Amino acid sequence: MAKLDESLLCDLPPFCLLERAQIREILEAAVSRRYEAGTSIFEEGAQADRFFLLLDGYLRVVRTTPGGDQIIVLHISPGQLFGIAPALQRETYPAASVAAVESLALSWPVRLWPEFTAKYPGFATESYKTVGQRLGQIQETLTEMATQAVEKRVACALLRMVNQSGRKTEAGIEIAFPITRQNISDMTGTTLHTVSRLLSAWQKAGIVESTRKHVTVTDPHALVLLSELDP
DNA sequence: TCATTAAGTATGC
DNA sequence: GCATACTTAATGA
Repeated sequence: MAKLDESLLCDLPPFCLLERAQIREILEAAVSRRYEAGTSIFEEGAQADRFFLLLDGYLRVVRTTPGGDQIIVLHISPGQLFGIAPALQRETYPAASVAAVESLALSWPVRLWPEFTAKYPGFATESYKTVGQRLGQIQETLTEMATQAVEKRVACALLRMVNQSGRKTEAGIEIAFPITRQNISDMTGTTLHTVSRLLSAWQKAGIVESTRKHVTVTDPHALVLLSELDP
């Protein structure tokens, strides 16, 4: 296993309360692995034998509907736990995780989960907090999908990505991972054509700028307006 | 209002 | 130069 530094973990919420020695223990037990863009870390429905922490890169969490459509449930950013089926009392992963870019993740066998939650202060509360946050986010998108018009759904999806992974550039705030129109349509339950038309229109209106696999929001406020009002 | 079909242009390995 | 990403128009539910 590659050498890992304690400083990798000591600033992350699940570990920030811990002593250096404890972080050392955790790292000793971890396996670190690199994933190429497009590779899946685990498949939907697979035996949940490990849980993970993303160190670098971005992941898409993908579910497949009975009809065979791919739905992008959410994205994972560096520093976040994922594949934490044990926290949900599950033995299988509820969704697949796919690397959107080359990514680096740590993982531990699930049998260590009880030990982690019992032994390390802050780990349990933090991990359950992220579970709660994700459930909330998923539920929000779900009701949004059922009730809101397509334009609002796409606007909301862009805003969520910007909030989670936006980085500032001269032009505005850019989504930090590669994102295609197809991807956005997979998040919003529409078609890539509709997404393409919306992005073109918004680009003309000066709200976004986009090149292939790349979106920058130049006028977040206008996007917020689109996502909220206008009945 | 939006999906679908279809037919095109651009881009990048 | 081929596959992939993206655009645009037309049609119809």
